[in-house]
Amino acid sequence: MKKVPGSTVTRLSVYLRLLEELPSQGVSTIASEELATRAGTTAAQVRKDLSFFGTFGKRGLGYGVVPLSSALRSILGLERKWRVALVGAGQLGRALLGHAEFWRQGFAIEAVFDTDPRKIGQRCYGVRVRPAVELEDGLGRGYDIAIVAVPAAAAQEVADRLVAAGIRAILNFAPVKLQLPEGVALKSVNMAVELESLSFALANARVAALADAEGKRLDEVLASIAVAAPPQAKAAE
Amino acid sequence: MKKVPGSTVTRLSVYLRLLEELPSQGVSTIASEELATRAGTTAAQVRKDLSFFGTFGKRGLGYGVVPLSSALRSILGLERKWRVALVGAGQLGRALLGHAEFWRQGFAIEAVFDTDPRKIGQRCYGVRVRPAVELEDGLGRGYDIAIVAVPAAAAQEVADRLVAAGIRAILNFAPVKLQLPEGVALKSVNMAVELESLSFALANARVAALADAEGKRLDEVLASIAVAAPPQAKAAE
DNA sequence: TAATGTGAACAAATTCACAGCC
DNA sequence: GGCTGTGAATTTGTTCACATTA
Repeated sequence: MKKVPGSTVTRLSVYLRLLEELPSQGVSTIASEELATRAGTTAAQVRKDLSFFGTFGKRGLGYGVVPLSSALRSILGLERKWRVALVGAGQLGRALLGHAEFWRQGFAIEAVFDTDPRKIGQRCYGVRVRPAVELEDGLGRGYDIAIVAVPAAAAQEVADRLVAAGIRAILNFAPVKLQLPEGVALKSVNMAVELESLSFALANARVAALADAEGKRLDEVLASIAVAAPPQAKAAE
Repeated sequence: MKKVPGSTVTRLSVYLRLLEELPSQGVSTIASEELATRAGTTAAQVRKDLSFFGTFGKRGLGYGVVPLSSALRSILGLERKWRVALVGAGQLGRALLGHAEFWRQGFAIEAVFDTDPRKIGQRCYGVRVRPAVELEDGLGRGYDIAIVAVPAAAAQEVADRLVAAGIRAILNFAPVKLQLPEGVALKSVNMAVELESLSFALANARVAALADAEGKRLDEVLASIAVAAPPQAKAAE
């Protein structure tokens, strides 16, 4: 089997989410073209993505919504329930815990840890917050996925302890690059990075407009901006 | 100028975050190799990423931490302050509002909107929650970036209104593919998708182990799983 | 006949490797 | 001597185009 691109896996999630809306609308069959439009990609991409895993369609007809949904759930490993531990019961952690949407697919947060004495013992959405010192005992190899929602400074230590406790996949919200051993899956959500990408896009749109107005080539303008940093800025520290 | 890959922009953010830790540690110069290690990439990648925007290093020496930081801030458009509007003051919205980390770089949430009468008028971290009907008036072309933190069903309508109100960049947390006109930048954070990627990784690790144990080829095992969906599942709807 | 599944063509991104410079 | 900057080679991912089949 060819290696499956990460972007394909991401798109499969999107397809599944879209497919699950269809039965209630009375749609029982869908063509790659239609699915692609809804997912913001191309028909060829949809077919290629699926072809990594088998053949699910009927030529001349399209895909059966229900069978394809089942297949995608199977491929994505959503047929079993994954037990999830949350570390960090701050604003963000609690928001995740309460966000029912995320758990519809068989993810269940069944343990919450924090270091803050004021939070320990409290219940959040039915789950008791436990002291972080109990982390290793509390997980006891029964958990696969952990969500790290602690401050940046604490994230690496937490991750190390999670791995030691048998966790094999981490969803990291702390703005640091976690160092993990082979075989532990990692996904990161870094909102600062996303915002900065938007900032880049906006700044460049301005630059592009500027270049347009002045009749310069974009690269010249951009180059001048890139160099606009103080040349002897060392003194500025 | 060659087109800059989106992944390069993302990495520039990461480099900047890393560079900003260094001065306090007394580090004033860094080689691409070292920066790469910290960022989880390769030295060549670091150099290539930077080379899109100019030349910032000294051969034989590396990069000056402070000048490179300045250059990256300039490239990413972080020298000016961006005014940000938040739509949706639910759990997640409030968590974002309170998460000081995100705003260190010149992003300021200065307007918050919601439809829930109980939330309207309340103050969240110093910002008054305004009714969503005031969205168009309230923004009045003074805002560049909006954060969409509303339920999936409301997201597209909110996005349309934001665009009409002059917003040119959207950070979307709702699990839908927003349809936006050309020229409006979009970044999405979809936690369900990230979790499902982890699920896929875990499920495949199991499959790989299984294949190993049974002496089969991975593709055979995977294929059998992909096909494991009910063949005549149409009746199951 | 309409739409899939897929090799082949293409495009994009990453890595290599080395000339050039501090 | 050590490390950058970059074209060229390679790898990875996407799109095309068409034979195939329900």
